Amino acid sequence: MSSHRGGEGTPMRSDARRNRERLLDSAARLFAARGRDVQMEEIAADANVGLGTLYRNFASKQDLFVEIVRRRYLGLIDLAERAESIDDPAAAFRAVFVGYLEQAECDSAFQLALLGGSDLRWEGVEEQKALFAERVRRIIERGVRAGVLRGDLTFGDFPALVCGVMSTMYFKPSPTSDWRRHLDLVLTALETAVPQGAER
Amino acid sequence: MSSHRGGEGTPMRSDARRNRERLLDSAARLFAARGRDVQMEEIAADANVGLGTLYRNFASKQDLFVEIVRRRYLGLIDLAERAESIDDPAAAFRAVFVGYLEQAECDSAFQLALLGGSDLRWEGVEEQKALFAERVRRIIERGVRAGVLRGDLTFGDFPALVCGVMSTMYFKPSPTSDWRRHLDLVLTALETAVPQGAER
DNA sequence: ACCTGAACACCGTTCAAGT
DNA sequence: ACCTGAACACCGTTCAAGT
Repeated sequence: MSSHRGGEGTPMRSDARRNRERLLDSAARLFAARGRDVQMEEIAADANVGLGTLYRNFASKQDLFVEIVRRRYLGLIDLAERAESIDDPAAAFRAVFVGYLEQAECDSAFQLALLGGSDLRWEGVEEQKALFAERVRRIIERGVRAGVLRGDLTFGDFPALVCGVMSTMYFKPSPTSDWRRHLDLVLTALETAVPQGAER
Repeated sequence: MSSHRGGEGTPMRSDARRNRERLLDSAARLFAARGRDVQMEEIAADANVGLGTLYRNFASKQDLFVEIVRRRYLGLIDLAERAESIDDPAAAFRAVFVGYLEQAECDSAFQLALLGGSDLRWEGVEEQKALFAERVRRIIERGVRAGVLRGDLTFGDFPALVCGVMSTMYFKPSPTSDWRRHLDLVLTALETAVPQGAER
């Protein structure tokens, strides 16, 4: 949507591009560390640009947030690709599930975005989400066929399950690995044959 | 802490008490419906008092939040008591787990508080939390002894598990019952004997 | 074309003045 | 004692003026 993304149209002046990159780096770092209540002015100052430049690149704080999430999704797509190449179907599933959580571990902004606690709109991330979903869907279907995941598990369950475990890491006073215990419990459920008589 | 709680000291003037009650009712209703971004002025207006009265009763928006959560915990303690009186150990556990989630279902403020997304401090709710925890601990221990819950499950796991499922209901555009599917998956894990070779 | 920062708007919180 | 609402502070966002 924004004229800054992609290569279409007149290319940006090189100083403008540098400014944009610096803004994204500063914002990603500050949001990751302190969550959404970092001030726009602080981000601009950290990137050594004026407030107006920040707002020309990103129409609102929300939009800046979305762009950071979109970038992080590129990492998730990579992760899903690597997981898909693992031969053992159970290990492939674990790799994408655990890897997702590990990528979120140091980034409260990303956690917040995924938990949906902000009024984050997802326009602009749809494409990345779809690419990620496609790969994870194949991994889950393979696991189900191989009998290592419960028979009624679908990709539709994946986001909720990941968010569920992620809620354990969200904004703890100090980072812990409590979430790995939670993960262990949830994985047990997924790797268990569904009890007979389970409703659809 | 506040001179308003408990019966200690000079009792409040009856109009003052009425005002406090109305404020709590208005705030609970508005927060439940629209989450944390309801304005303090709107709450005061809804309760038919001035903004100053709101701030004399609750030193900050945060404190108002905490008091609402404290009240809701009274409902949870009731729930845990009723669940404890159920003879079947598996049914008792399900009752408290599902009941907790159902109480949270219509109240985004409560969900937010429990997910820890606010900088909510828990002073003032400790007592209620302890009463609730005591009962749930007994229910879980009974379930483990009876062999209907996985052998290494403890009360320490309970908050994370409930929050995990709750993350599925948090601030969806429209309320759904997607979370019941998530619940089903998690319950499967809890009611499964822990696989041999599980690390502590 | 792109940049800057002063100015505006909104909302949490305070406090001087009322009864 | 308790109440009120105007005033203040803070931060997201805009825009007139610069280069």
